[in-house]
Amino acid sequence: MELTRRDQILKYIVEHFIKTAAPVGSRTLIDNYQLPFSSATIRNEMLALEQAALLEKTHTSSGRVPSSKGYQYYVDHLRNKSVDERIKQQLQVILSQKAQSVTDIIQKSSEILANMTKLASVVLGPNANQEKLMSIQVTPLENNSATAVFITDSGYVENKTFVLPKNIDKEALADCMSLINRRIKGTPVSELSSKMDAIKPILEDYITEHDVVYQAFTQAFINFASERLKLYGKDSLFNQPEFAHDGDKLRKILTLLESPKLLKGFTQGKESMAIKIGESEQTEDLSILSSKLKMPGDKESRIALVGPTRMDYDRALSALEYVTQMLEQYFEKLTDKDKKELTQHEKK
Amino acid sequence: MELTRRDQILKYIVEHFIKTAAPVGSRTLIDNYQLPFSSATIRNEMLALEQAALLEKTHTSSGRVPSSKGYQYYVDHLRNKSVDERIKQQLQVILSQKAQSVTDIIQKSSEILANMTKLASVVLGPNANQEKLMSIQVTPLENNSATAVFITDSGYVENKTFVLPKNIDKEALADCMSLINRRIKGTPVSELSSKMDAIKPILEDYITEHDVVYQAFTQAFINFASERLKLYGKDSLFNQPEFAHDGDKLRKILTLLESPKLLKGFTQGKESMAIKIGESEQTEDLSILSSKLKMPGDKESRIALVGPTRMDYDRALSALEYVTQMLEQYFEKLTDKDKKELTQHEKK
DNA sequence: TTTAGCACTCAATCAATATGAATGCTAAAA
DNA sequence: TTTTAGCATTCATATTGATTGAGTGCTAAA
Repeated sequence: MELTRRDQILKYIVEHFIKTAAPVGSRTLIDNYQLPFSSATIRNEMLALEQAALLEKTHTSSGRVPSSKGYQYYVDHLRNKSVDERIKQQLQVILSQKAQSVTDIIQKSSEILANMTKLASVVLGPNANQEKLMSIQVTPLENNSATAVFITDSGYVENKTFVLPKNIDKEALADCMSLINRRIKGTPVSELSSKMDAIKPILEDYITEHDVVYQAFTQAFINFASERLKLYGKDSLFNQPEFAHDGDKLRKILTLLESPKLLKGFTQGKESMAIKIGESEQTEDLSILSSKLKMPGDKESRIALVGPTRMDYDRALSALEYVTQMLEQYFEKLTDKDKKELTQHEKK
Repeated sequence: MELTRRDQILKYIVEHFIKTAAPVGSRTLIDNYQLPFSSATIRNEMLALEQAALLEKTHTSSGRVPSSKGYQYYVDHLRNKSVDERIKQQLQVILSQKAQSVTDIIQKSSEILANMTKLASVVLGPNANQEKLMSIQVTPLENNSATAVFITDSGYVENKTFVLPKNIDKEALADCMSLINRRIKGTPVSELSSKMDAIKPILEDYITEHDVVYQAFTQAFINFASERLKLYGKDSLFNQPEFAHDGDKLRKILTLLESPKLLKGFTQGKESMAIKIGESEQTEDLSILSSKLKMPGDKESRIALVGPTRMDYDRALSALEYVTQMLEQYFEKLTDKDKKELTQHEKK
């Protein structure tokens, strides 16, 4: 489908601005893209685009800059959809390796995304209510202490070291733990805190100074419930020209990236692809692309790319879409195969 | 002991510069500290100090700024040694809580340090060759995978999730693990990789597709050997005036803080307190104070404070010294008590 | 040894001016 | 009706020169 002249011009402006980070004027456009119109015509179109709030001027006689709405329009209607071959290749390499855990695969993919887009990449683990506790183990250490290790069904590990009550009976401890394990195995992580009521009496039965263990567990469960997110490629943001000279902006974005809660809020969304372009006060000049990712076991996580509003949306979105799509395909095949093996086994 | 006039003047200059971040002139000095000399006298002294390379000028007619050497001299001979009462109090609160693990205590102390000094605080875990492996556990998960959890004697936990070989015999796996456990329990973490030779035949005996497990272990051991360091108060550095407007400097320091290897290098030292003031190219304009910390079980770690060369050395050093000293005292009492209890137990 | 005094330096600030990249608008050409 | 040439206009940016003021170094007198 052919673009209207107006859209074509907007497209050029956005793409040129993304490359140069400098306001784009009518002349520049003609020079760079050999448009078959005069600069005056372009100016007329630009005026119209500005009136439609898709472009902005930094001052009366400056060139135009895309507005948030302009970027949005570009993303929705104008962008190219071409996936960098190198991303395809790199992802292929990752996915062809055998016996990797789901977390490993997601992590490596996220690193590729960060590298190839020069943006920060965020992985939000599955929701706390989607993950179930698989096992609790308490390992006594040498100097009167012990480490409790908690594992979820997706292989996430939380641990807490605490001082053991004096002269504790290690057998009693082990018995107690296997009892607790049987009791709360399979509990969603988000409900663990409330299950402490059920655990307490067991601890009281087996351990004299039970409150130490109780506290350690409570603490671990709180950590469990907090957001699990991983960040990659933070540093590539430093090199974006918009942040290089503006310490304040850099500080803003770093504060955002350091705060799991904020990030979580901005990356959330029901849509399979959520695109936020400089929307709130905290994300001024920032865009967040966040894609849903269906994981094995009916779990869901999100992969997000964070960068300046002036980012290469074409590249970033295409890459993100491609990667999540490929991962979901991979995961589906994985579970299909599992099921088949399972039924084959049953037949025997 | 009385300071010489020259030292006194240097002291004032350093302290004034630390407060204001602006070059200090002879006039300013007189006005702020009611010195019983004329500005000309001060100027003469300043000239001498400059010739001794303790002070610098930013340009011909500017006030003076301490050089690295000047800071060093200040730290060595001139600084006050006063510990902020609030730090004492806060640390007291931490240390009075029962049943906390050593790691928790160090972590919390480090947070206090970062908060009170407005610097970044780094904790380097004990050396890989000081830590010994306590236990390996493999927990099968639901979807054909398993998580291996590795615990050291100081309660550090490493984990690795991998895909289980098909139709693996869980009993065999458990037997195999308990054998491996008996074999390598107590091995220093740094030697684990080389112990893989000893583990391999055991795996081969029990598990058909052993290479998956083998790889997971190897990977975990590599992670084990890498530096374990924790960072606190990164963000307070953003608010330092020297970094606010200079994006480049900010980038530099952040890159340093993101790179464990670099940080490790700069915080190391044989001395119980290592002070590096803007020494290398990578740490230009940065100072690193790093203090040795003896932990229970003959282990050693370091706590370091990182910030701009223009930092409040008095405050930072005093705080760091105080905290490490108190922690070591606390740990000593802890192990003493343990020993006593142990012998009492034996008497019975 | 200290200080008063003075010439000198130089960053920082400000106003005046020039430059040029861009605009909007109008009237003529297509 | 659409496009374009042409022109006045706007405004950030750069340049210049003058002014200010904080600071220095040096010298001669106290």
